[in-house]
Amino acid sequence: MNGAVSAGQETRTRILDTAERLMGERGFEVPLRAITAEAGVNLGAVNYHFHSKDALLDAIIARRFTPVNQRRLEMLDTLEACHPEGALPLEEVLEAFLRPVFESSPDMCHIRPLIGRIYSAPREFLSRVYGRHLTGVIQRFISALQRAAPDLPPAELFWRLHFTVGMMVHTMNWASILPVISNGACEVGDPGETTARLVAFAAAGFRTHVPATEKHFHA
Amino acid sequence: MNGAVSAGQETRTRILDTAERLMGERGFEVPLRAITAEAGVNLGAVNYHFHSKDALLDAIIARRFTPVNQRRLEMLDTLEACHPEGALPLEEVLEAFLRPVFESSPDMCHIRPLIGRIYSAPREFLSRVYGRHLTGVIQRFISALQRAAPDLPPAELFWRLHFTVGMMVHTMNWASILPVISNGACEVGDPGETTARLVAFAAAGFRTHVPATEKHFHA
DNA sequence: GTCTATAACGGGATAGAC
DNA sequence: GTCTATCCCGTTATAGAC
Repeated sequence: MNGAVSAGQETRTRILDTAERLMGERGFEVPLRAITAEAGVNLGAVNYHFHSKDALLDAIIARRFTPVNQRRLEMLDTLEACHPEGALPLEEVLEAFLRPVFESSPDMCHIRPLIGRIYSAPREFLSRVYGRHLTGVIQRFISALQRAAPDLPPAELFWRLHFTVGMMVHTMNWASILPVISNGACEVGDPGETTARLVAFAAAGFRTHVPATEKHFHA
Repeated sequence: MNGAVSAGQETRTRILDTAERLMGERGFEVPLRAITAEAGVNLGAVNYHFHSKDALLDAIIARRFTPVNQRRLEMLDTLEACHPEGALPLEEVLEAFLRPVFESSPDMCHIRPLIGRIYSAPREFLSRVYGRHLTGVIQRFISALQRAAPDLPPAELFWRLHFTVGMMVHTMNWASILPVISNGACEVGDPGETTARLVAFAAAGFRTHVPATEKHFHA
């Protein structure tokens, strides 16, 4: 029970780091051999530590998603403690949802290029990720948003959180290309600045009136 | 020179249709064998018609992106013709950008699950798609949005169009899961309704004030 | 123009040595 | 607990028959 990191854990971490980076650069289909070569570990170590390539991806996701979601719920708890009843401040709820994604751990930027790929994975995989990491958080934030925008119909609220997630995912995902296509005008740099931009845009969206949906009744 | 579709074109189309659907369900890594089996064509036909699997994907993308972009520019042209000078109506510019994605051809829904995967593909692939199908359209819409929101700094405008794209992509991409996770509350059904929701949210976002970015000057 | 058969390769997983 | 060597499978692409 000493404080030193065992060699096994060190290997495990190196695999995780390298796999995250290479899958970000080249996609999930990057060969395990490419990962182990760059990590300077043996191919067998992957199956020893993670059992399969799929499970390695699960571990990559869990390592980044878990602390972000913890931080999100922490911030939301604090917010709710400050406002035990009545309306919650919309901007601050959105900030609790978005800020941890951009700053939380100093290595969140490593999973950026993978985020969009995770969120657009085939259904079966996506359902697993959603059930494991997203359901609970989304439900908590839906409740909080209901208190922040009490006049919004529940379906509309869900749509708007959905839009917010889309903005967030796309911003993470295109972080490295954005400066190129915008001729240097846009850059995902300071977490606070990025979050502020997202929060301002989303909050305005949440506050706008529900569009008149000329619904056709079924005869 | 008769009007009948040659057998070769028929095969080509069947490959395109099946590949689009299967790649949507299972990801790009779906084997060509699975595609040709379901399409009822021979494996060799793929390489005959498309030269390679990569080029097949390019063809899938071109077939859906091209008409959408044409329609977008048509709508924008009409809009600009109606307002030869002065401000453009923001909602209508956004509608020209978004509506064709959801209604244009009746088969746009087939590429939905692929959209997110295309937009989160590895850099090299993404740059190719962006250069081929997106650069021009984005530039045209940036110009139009400058006329619709003249007070917005160019960088902020680009950010906000970027957010809008994220909302759109995520909505396409999660179209089939959205009803499940929202307990039936949300559904991508009528194109007009979906577009209206996106336009309302985005327009409000575009209209909000630029957040005060307490920029730290470098000493 | 279309299909068959095959080549050439690279992948993940594993059994067993260390 | 870690590494080596190997197995076996599925892949794309192609050469050549029809």
